[in-house]
Amino acid sequence: MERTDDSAPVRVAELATWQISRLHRHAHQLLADRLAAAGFRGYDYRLLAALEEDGPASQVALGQRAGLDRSDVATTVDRLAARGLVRRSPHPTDGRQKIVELTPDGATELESLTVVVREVQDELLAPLAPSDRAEFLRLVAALLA
Amino acid sequence: MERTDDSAPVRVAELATWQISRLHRHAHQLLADRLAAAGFRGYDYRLLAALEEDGPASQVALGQRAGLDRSDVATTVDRLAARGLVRRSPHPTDGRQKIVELTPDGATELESLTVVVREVQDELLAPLAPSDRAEFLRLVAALLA
DNA sequence: CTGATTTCAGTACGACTGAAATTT
DNA sequence: CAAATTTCAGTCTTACTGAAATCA
Repeated sequence: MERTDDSAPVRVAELATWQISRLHRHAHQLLADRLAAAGFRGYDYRLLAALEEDGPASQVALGQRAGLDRSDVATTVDRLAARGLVRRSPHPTDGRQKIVELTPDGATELESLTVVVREVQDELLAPLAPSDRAEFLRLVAALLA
Repeated sequence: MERTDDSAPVRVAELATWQISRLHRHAHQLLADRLAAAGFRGYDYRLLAALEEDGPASQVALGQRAGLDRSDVATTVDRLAARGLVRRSPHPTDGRQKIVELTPDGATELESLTVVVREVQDELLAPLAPSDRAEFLRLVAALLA
């Protein structure tokens, strides 16, 4: 019987999927808690950031950029528009589309959220030496490629 | 103004929290899809594996081992007991506790699930060279420490 | 009475689906 | 007609909370 290196019993707690899951929960909670303290949820930040980075867009395009489902874009835009942070206007020529754009208030709000998000990144990666941080991000990117 | 290396605008898509989130979804889907094909969900596998690894336990202890909330242990044990994969019996002396243990059927089922889970691990880490896999797991563990 | 254990009902967020309405 | 866009209502898993019931 051929046995490879990993023939030893694999405990659930040591599985890569499980470790990644724990890391995700850790990272997600750091971020979600800080966003919630500012009155936002994850979808809100993602959408606002996508709008700032790539400018106004239709809701379909926005969803692709922010990683949100078409359906969740609608409700997230609703929520943010009610707070005056984004504006939803009809597309000038295509009556099907609605173009979403950041308002000045939204841009201001996003600025302070960005500070928070960067702090979370630093806090998350703090246990690693600077060289290890880059290495970690490289490996994660490789796994996702 | 002092500027560190990361003074460049940080795109959401490049944030560590976001990359980790994507990696988690990738890993989670690989696992969840395979488990679902076998008729199980994540909670089921975690609970079964915890029972095999550390033996029978009260539901509180089991929850700590499997990373499940007290409340979710109850419903998960219900689900597995209905399929005859675990047995719930009263603690011999402490009337508050219920001891959960793996049945022979449960052990058999877990064996085939374990094969699936190992395949998922391999598939997940496949993009990395063997030395990089160990490095990756080391870095993840460091982040969680 | 206090504390531990289990259980139930309900909430929350993120992610997703199907179908309808509108317009191209 | 088909295809694209938005919107609505609903589902699903994971994770969690509060309160009741039982028992030590």
